[in-house]
Amino acid sequence: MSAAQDALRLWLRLFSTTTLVERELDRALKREFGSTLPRFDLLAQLERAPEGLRMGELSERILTTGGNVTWLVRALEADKLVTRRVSPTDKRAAVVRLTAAGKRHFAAMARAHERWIADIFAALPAADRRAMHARLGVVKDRIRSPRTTA
Amino acid sequence: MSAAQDALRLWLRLFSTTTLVERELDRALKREFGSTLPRFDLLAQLERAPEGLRMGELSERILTTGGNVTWLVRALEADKLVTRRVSPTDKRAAVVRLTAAGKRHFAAMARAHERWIADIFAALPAADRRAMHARLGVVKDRIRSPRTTA
DNA sequence: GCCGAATCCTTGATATTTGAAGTAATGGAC
DNA sequence: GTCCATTACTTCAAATATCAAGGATTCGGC
Repeated sequence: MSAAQDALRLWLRLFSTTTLVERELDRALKREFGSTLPRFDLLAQLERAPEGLRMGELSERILTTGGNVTWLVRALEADKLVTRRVSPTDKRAAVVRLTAAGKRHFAAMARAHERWIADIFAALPAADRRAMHARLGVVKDRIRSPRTTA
Repeated sequence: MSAAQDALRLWLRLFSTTTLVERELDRALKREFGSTLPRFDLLAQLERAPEGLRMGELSERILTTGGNVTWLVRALEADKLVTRRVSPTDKRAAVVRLTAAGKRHFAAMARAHERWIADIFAALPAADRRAMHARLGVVKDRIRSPRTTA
């Protein structure tokens, strides 16, 4: 098995495993909370940023395009889970924050979400989880930085 | 750090790393071949099945819904990369195969794809790649089989 | 052979995502 | 201050995805 094929197999498994978990979470969020994974992810970012985040920051953090963030935020705003206001220091920018209802909604989802994840990854011993976390970090850095195709 | 938080961190990294690789591949496929990752994945399945695959089989393998497969196959058919014909043994079923042009197109993409993947995962030593592959297998099996929420 | 349930796909309505193009505001060089 | 390149965001069309409902066919029992 060449290194290239080896890498390919790893990627295929990484991709399929992640997709399976993603679908599972998305379905569970829909079923239990009428939400979705992308919405949850966006709320999770806001939860960690009490001062709020700008659209561009959200877009970077949840790894999606600006157009998509506009769309998502509009939907969450309609549900009264977030507010959007023009930044006082930069009139081009919009600052998004969780509302009180948004915080409550997210907290409830986060508890369930954490349980689901813990349940799935309980399949791995703690040492393996940490090893995998570290190795994925290496791969992630590799993608972020430009490469030379040997 | 509790096991639950530990699992959460692993999942977040798994998700973001996979998403980054996915976007990178999708963009590269677009740029170099005017294709996309979903199309590539579908063609890859057909490549491995000289006898062709039924819509339902494709749907399972690329982890997407039946409606989406109908849509994708129609697009690829319009590009003359695949053919669809009624199964001789089951008139409900449609068998999809690569055309000669489809094989050539896929082969060209596959070479580049393999290079990109090899390049990204070269960041990890071979032993780590194999370890990760094995561990992901454990997680994947866990999702496939129903769990009890402890 | 016939019937009802299950299977295989497609359809149509929506939902989500992307990418490119457009608008408004900022900031640095003059 | 004024101009131009840059930045922040939105918009729109197209691509991709889901879900539920419907049509055709098959299959297992009778």
